[in-house]
Amino acid sequence: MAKELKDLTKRSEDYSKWYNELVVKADLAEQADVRGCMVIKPYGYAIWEKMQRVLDDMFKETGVQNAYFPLLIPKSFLSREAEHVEGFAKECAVVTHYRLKTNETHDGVVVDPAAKLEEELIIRPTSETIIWNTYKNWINSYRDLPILCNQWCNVMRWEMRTRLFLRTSEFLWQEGHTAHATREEAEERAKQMLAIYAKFAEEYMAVPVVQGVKSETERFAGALDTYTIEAMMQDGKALQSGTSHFLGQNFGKAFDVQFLNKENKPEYAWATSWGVSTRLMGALIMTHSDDNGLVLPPALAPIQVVIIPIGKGDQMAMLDEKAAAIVANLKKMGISVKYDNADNKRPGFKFADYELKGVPVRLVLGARDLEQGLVEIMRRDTLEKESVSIEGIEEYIKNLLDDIQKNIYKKAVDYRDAHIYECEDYEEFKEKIKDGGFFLCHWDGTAETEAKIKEDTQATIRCVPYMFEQTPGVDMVSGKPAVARVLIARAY
RNA sequence: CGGGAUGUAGUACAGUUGGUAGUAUACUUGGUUUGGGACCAAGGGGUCGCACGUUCGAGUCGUGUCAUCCCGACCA
Repeated sequence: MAKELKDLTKRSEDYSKWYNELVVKADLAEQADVRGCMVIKPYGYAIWEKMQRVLDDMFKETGVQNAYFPLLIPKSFLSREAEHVEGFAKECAVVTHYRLKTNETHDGVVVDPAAKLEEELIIRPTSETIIWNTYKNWINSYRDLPILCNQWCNVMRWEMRTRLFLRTSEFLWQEGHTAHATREEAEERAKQMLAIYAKFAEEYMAVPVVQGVKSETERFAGALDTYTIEAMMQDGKALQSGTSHFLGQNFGKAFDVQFLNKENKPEYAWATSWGVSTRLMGALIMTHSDDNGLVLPPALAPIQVVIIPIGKGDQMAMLDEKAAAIVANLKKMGISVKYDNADNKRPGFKFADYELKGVPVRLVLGARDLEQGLVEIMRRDTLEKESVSIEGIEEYIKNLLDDIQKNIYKKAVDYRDAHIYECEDYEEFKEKIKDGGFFLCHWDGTAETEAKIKEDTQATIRCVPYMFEQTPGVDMVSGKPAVARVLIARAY
């Protein structure tokens, strides 16, 4: 299978095909029969579950609670906030009827025209509207605030073009929605959640990100400010991996959510929303994978260590026994381990298969090596093999897992930093961006400049980054003065 | 919505001037194997996207239709 994968690994030629093949071959997900939707397979879902668990804990540490709101949103809710409806109207799935009936020839079903809904329902593309409609009932006084809710759910956006994990019609995500008594508190929360996303991306996914603020045209529909983390994929393109929005009082006003403040004066509630989706898995795959398949960071790998025995029939019982001891010890240390002694697959197949699945560490228990008290250990990130003593192997593995986590992060940082350029000249920019990368350029802040760059190069302003020292300069397109540099890249 | 292409086995694809449907892989069974994706043998699986037409005869030709993919547009 991975032989076919290797044929596709001229990544610069067709990175997206390589990516799609990898996702399918590594048994993560597949295209569903329903157009644009995906099936997440058990192995892929295990990664998502682990991400969920970690993120959920991080949210809860900041006081966020989980809740759940309806899938279906009355159409009228969506039109309350003008910009919001404009942003999402084109990609909404609409429920118009509530019943089917058998057709005249009795060999199928048709929509029952008598069951037309008076008001159509929208399958949520995001839940701001229905949640703020609910918050109206929850909020009367400044004492009711803040409300810090998160929900894990699916959403539906009828995208024109889809790609597994990166942009599917239906996807899984978490969406946090908070309500605050003051502007400052809400802005603070929006930034705080972005920082959590960045921490998660870097410490767990080992994906370095650039944090920043979106330009007005790229901003979330209905937001005053959209904060974003942008990651660089191995082909130099940017992937927006998480966003946090400061929504001002837009939704408070649209849904009439007023409270009495300490001065006994009515005031509209301040809002934030923030989310990350299964797209993070796309980021994970596209950041680390190599020509042998996935490379998963130990912190998120469903299987951290795989043990494969090799021996003749009569040696297997002894190998099973040796392995059982190691498995027990590793489990005690909180390391997830799989012992694969299936005899219907040859070792070579297993090696290739677990590499394809990105298992960070592989241990080979060979009867031959074992006579000398040795085992072969391979790390997935570098594919380096080593023979080490079976004594203390558990501690060795633990350290190796930490090392792999650090190493793949460093590798990703190095790659990204080597592909960030400062650029002052538009002609040079147009030429260089063909090869991908992040470009830090001065921007005059106008939508015209932004549009011209997009038209000429397909690249967009990803964000105004926080993390770089900013100095004023001259916009390379218009020649007008510019306050700061922005991050420009082609994006997924 | 504009431009281009493709619909044939689970998947990926051949199929010549029209003559009863093929290859690879996957699957099943048996045997030999097992330190880097095994080999041999046998077997199962198809209303050739759908409809109509031309023809003695259509996977192949014609018309229509549906679906999918790619490039644009669109897209957090």
